[in-house]
Amino acid sequence: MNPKEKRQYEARAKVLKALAHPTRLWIARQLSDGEHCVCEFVDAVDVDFSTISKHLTVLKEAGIVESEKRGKQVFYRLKIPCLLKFMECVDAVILAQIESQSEFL
Amino acid sequence: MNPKEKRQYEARAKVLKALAHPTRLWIARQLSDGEHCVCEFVDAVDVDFSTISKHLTVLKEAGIVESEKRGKQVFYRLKIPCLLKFMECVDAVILAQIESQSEFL
DNA sequence: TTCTTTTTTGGCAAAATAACCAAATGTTTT
DNA sequence: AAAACATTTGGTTATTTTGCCAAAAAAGAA
Repeated sequence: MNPKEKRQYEARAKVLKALAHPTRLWIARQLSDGEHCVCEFVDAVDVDFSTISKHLTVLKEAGIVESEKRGKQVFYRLKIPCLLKFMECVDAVILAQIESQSEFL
Repeated sequence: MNPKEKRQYEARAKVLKALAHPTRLWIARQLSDGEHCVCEFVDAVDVDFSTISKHLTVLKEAGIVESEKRGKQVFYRLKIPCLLKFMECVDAVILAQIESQSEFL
């Protein structure tokens, strides 16, 4: 792994890390149906609003979402159209894992 | 987020977490070209062999790779055919991020 | 202006992760 | 059987991540 390759994989890992959290992945999934304001996530998930805000910052810094303030609310939008396909791959891993485990029955 | 949904997103996050590390992602990418033995990774990456081994364990427990011992060597194979597509999505995020940054020039 | 609402920021403690070294395991070679 | 090789496991330490609380910011309403 040469230095350029290394930087490349570090950048990729950063994006994946941003999505590698249950709450953040859920948020991203919600956004794939269209924009939402922060308050909607706070209502739906049982964590402190400051925690939601920090998760959104992580997603934003990774380039996964973008935000826009309108009035007192902040709305977030997904920047990546490939998220659903992306998640299908993740689900395929989980399904394969379950299947290979049940082979032992 | 109900309990079932929560477990689902936790499972997905676990898979993503496994891939969200430069070295592990690189290993997975190498395996998409076919199986490799641990020693090949040890030679190519500048970290302790025990570190490589632990990374491989993480990938295995997440259901991303499988291993087979032949002689004194252990060979790893990718269990997911969608990895390359998956990485294309990650690269699209990075590219979009770079583009939106250069808008400010 | 003051109060209220919505979101972000700063600080802190607990938990998880990563990398190293040393030791153990399993396999082939001598 | 002993030595050599390839990999995993255990233990330790440093770093990162997570989530809460309190406080700050920004906007609108009273």
